[in-house]
Amino acid sequence: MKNQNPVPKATLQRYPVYLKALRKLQKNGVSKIMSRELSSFVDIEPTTIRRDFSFLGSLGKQGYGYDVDKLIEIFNSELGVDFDEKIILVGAGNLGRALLNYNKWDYVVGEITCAFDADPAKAGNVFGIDVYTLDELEEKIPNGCRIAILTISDDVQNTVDRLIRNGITGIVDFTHQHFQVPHGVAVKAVDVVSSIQELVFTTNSMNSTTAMKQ
Amino acid sequence: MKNQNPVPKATLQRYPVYLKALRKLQKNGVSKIMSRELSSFVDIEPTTIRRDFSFLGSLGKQGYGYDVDKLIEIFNSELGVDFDEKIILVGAGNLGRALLNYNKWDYVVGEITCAFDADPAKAGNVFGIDVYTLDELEEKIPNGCRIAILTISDDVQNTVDRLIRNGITGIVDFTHQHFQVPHGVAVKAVDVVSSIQELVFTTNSMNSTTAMKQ
DNA sequence: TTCAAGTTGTGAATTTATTATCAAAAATTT
DNA sequence: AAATTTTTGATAATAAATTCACAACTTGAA
Repeated sequence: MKNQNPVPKATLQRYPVYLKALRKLQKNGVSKIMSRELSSFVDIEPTTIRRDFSFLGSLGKQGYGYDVDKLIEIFNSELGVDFDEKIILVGAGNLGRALLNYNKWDYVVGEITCAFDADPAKAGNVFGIDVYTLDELEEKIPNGCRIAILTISDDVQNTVDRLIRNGITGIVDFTHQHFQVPHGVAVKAVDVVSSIQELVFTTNSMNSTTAMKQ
Repeated sequence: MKNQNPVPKATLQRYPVYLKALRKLQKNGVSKIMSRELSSFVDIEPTTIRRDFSFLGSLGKQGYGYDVDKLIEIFNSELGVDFDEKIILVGAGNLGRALLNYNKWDYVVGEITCAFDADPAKAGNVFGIDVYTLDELEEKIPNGCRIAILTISDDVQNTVDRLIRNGITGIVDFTHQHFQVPHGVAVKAVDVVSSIQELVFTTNSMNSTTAMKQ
């Protein structure tokens, strides 16, 4: 990875969007794409796309465009999105179980390796994945595991602290609750409520600015 | 709503974070909060917090801070996060059902009014919410409904187009698939895969910049 | 081979977002 | 009641992100 100039946060947030779109293009047999074409696809300006890509090297050819396969390969290898990524699920309630069933992730990123739940009654094997009690966390957490998906609703802060003590540095947060993490740990909230709120905020503010323009 | 200066996009994305934290404070009996205190809670600079709040008026008092109840009330009323908000769910598979069960949303935002699924076998009543076949969309979609939660995996683009034709302007997207929407429609991806990717990207890039500093 | 058309990648310009600074105001202490 | 402390809200300064504009290069046609 080019460390000279660190990749901007805003760019980092767009990479998954590109990957998703590129994968769809690949599936449709598209082998080459130009920034302008991709732009209409993902609704991001061509210049922004080109700059975003340029952080990973000179991936395109002038007068030609970008090779879709190559782009996807670069994203996977340079940025460490890999099947090696071990992921655990914490909380095997309704939502947790739905995610376990869902676990193929389009074969894009590593799968959930195992799961934990405070309730011993939830332990066992769900959709082929071992579910342990939370007591067994220290014992059963896979070596080198960095990412945890959090779908619990009780004792959130304590559980988070414990996960971090056991090497977790990234949390996909499905809880509706607020918690704190030390620096160096990244949290990505995947929260229906917040999403709805943000949508409402955005659509309201879109409406009012549109109203002003008229 | 103050329309003079439109609320910045970045601010809009932080409002749900504030709301979540404020609600937790309220639950814990905290009635007053200062920007500095809130800052350590949500990991956003005090100045940023004060600026963000100031778009909604002069909500604080010098030398005192902010009233938690008042803040929450303002967020709810000024920004239209409301129980009146009608939400539909499209796709009643495993994930969709988990969301239906989950549907109380901490009593923070309107609930799912009804759901739709292409498969007639999925129709019926799930956790007290009516599930119709997708054929019945035009007939059964609630009046004034703007927000749809999308948990389908097939025929995504067509379904999205159809939702938009029926007045949907905001989509909470749980699919793993890419689709396009016209301007004026907001999409908020709530995508486990993208979230994991972003986390991996972020943690990787945090590690490499940390390494540089040493 | 040469020319025309088209596209990338990057410095420069612009816009957007964040942070520093401080006057004004509220609360608390003396 | 005056003085001190504290905290907001706004203006100014800085930083980050986006967009413009164009040289450098590629392709395909003449």
